[in-house]
Amino acid sequence: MGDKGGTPPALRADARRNRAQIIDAARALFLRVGVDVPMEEIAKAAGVGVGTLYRRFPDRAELIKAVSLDNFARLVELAERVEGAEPDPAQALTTLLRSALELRLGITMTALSDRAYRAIQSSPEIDELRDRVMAVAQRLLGRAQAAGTIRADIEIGDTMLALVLVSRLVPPAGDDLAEMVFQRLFALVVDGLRAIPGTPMPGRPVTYEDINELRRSGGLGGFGKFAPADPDESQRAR
Amino acid sequence: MGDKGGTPPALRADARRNRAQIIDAARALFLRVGVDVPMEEIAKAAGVGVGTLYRRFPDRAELIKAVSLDNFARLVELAERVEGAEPDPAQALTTLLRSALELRLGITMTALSDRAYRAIQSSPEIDELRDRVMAVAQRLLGRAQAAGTIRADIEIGDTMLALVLVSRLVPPAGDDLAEMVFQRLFALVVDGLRAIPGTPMPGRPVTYEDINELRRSGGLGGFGKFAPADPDESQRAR
Amino acid sequence: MGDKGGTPPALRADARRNRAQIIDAARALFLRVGVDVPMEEIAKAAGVGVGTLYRRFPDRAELIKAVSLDNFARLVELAERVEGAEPDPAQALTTLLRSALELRLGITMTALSDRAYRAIQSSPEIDELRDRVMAVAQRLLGRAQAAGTIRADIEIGDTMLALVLVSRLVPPAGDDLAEMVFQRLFALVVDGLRAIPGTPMPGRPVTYEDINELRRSGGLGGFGKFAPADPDESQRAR
Amino acid sequence: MGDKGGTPPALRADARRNRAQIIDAARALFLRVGVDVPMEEIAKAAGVGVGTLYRRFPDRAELIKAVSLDNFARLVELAERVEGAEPDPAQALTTLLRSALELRLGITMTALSDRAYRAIQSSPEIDELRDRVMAVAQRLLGRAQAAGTIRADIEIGDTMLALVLVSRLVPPAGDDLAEMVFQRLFALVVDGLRAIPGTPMPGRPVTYEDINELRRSGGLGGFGKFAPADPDESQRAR
DNA sequence: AATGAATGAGCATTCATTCAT
DNA sequence: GATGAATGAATGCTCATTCAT
Repeated sequence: MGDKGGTPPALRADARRNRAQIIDAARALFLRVGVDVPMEEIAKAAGVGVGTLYRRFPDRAELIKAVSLDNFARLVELAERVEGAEPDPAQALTTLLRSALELRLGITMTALSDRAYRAIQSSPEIDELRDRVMAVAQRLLGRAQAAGTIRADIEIGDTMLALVLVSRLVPPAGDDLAEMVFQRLFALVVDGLRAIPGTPMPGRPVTYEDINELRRSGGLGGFGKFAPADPDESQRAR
Repeated sequence: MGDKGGTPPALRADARRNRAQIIDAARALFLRVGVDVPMEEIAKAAGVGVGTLYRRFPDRAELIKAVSLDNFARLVELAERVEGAEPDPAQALTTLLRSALELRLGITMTALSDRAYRAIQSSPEIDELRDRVMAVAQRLLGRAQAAGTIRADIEIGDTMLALVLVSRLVPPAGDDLAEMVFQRLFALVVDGLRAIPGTPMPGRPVTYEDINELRRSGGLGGFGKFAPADPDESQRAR
Repeated sequence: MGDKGGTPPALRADARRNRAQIIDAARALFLRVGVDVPMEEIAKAAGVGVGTLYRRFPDRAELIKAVSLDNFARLVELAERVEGAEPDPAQALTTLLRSALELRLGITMTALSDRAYRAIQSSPEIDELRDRVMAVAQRLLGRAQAAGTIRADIEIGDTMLALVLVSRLVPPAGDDLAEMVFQRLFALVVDGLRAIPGTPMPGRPVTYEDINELRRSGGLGGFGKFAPADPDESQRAR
Repeated sequence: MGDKGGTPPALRADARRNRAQIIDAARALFLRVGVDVPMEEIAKAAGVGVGTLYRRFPDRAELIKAVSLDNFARLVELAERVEGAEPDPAQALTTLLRSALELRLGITMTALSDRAYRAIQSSPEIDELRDRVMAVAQRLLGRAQAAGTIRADIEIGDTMLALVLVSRLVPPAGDDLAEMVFQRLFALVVDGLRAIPGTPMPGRPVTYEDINELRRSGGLGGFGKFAPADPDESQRAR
């Protein structure tokens, strides 16, 4: 067989197609219904049987990972394209943030539910892609701060969390009022990022590393509900 | 005694105690685990049997309503107290927002899940309390705008949604890093509200009425997942 | 105290009133809803709390027994009155049967459900009253047969079962069509009893003793559903 | 192959087998225990898990419908066979009635419980089969009346209700006394149908349409308990 | 490899019965 | 003695996951 030993054993054409359809269906349904949407519903939306879904993704966590990976890949592509195209760093950052939201990736579910959070933990591939996106964002932020167009007392962690916040408001396509509301909130938060001089911020700038720390301690996992995690929570994880 | 009518025929002392314990347990678990926590878990946390829980609240929706009502009552109390105590309107508004969050009411779940949203719909008592809170906030906002300390191009709907956003970040007590992050994000959003001159905002100021409209059209219900509402969603409602 | 040692310790006036109200409510609801109607519903209909109901009747079986006893007492009264008043035996029997049905006692639930059946078993008081009703019926039947106005090839057991059958059709007051249908079926069955010469009947006349035998073997218990009792059924009895 | 359309997409062999087993088990248990038997018990009797049962029949009502449909199909087969084979109409009618009972279909639960009644309502397939059975019965009745072997003052509705009555007595196989009792009662009712001249019947002949009317108004639904229908009963329907 | 059937554990809810007030 | 609260077992139904076809 043409299998060159690689981890993913090179899918047959139809299998690859199925895989893609499943991911698309899952992304849409995760977004529309939630990460808890019945597997069968995802399978149906993808036009396959559950069996097929499970053959490709052994359990829900794997599916969530796959969707996330795909999402982050799109973000990487976006980030690098924006950085290359827009010379003004504040403008580039803003565009990056807005475009990231408009991709409707639920950026990228980490913030959305315990379940998604736990599923995504410990995926080096995802970590790698996220790092790449963050690197771009960090560069843009630094340049904008140097240029004096973004407030100096924040770090990329603050920025990113602001983004996660606003991501909750991304409306489904077609609702005009909700769309306007979203755009306004986005603008408002961007104004917060730009505020110079802003109100002196409490604490110290939040770094990417802080975010990872938060993630590790469960401090981010609970956004999907209200708030995170107590120890025995893990039992619920299945 | 103080019973000025009597549809709910005045609970026995122990029953009232249980009722309160259930609401407390539910509030905590809704916050920590989500509105979907198993009823049994709530009962256990309240130290009663499921039967007792169900006697008091015929179904989950009723329990959600009761918790919300209680939450809003606290908010009313807070709002009116703050308004009476702090003469500077911008300061009063900020304090109100921050304190509302620190009450950890999940302000107040409307934004959190379809289920909560649907449960709360059509509760005139809740509507009434919410209106009172909004009235205070609106007054404070207006005065602050008149005083030039809050940007003029927003309305109470914008403010409220900003609050809903940040409410997602309220951390469980005791996590210092998460607490700091939350405080910073709060400050950042407040700076957005204060930004004068801010970036010109798209659309038009979002009123309380707009929010109600959004709510009605399902445009707010879905924040708990990623995004709201397609027609057949309602089937899922039970 | 004034308790003369008798088994029923002489209830206080209000207690006696409660007892009567409960029995009335239970009779009505057993008839309208079924013997499985929630105890709480019975209590409410009787205007008492469940506690009171249970104090008077330790469990559902006792309540069923009490209702049955009351019903049979009414039947005894009826039977003896009719026998005394109507000289023509066939006419008297017919009147007895029809009146028994029109009392809407569900004559008297034995035939109605496993549960009722089991509850009533082994109640000597009920047995005694039933015996008295049967004695009257038997006398009337015998005289009518002697007079040649009821077919000779049946016995009181046949008659009684025919009655049980028709009792299923007793409609709620006020439904004219159902009432007519019931009266016709009753007439039809009476014509069957009168048929002379009828089709030769299979088997032999069914006596009261046969009925008791059937009851004992469970052969009557199942009328409430379709058919009776297999051994392990008893587990369901509670 | 024989699939001339395909809404039910042709079950796999094992699934078809399971489906049949479930229907058989349900028919038996509905008959023996009642339509309220725990679903789990049905599943166990069918040798499958509850899940399987529910996959095939989304809820109890669907299962009841399926059993009824199957039952009526058997009745149609019986009716048409009897009509074709027996030239004497009164004899044919009698045979049809007796055989229908001996099929032990609980003919066919409509008369048995509110729940069954409600489940069956609005099933055009069932209606159609029932109509076919009734058509045969009506023809036979008409011919027998023309031949003077069945009384002239009744209609098919009367006949059918008489049958429903007797159906309550169908005993479980193997109980000789109960079997004899049943046969006698059947004979007695048949004699009632044949009574010429019978006692003048009250009201007017009851047609099939009357029966449907009764059914519609709930006047038949309640036979399973004692008596039907008050308005708020419907709440109990679930 | 795809499919869809089967399984069973999980959770909501009801209600008989017991018990504190 | 009356009341209505508390309990928990029973049952309907859903859905993740496994497995036969």
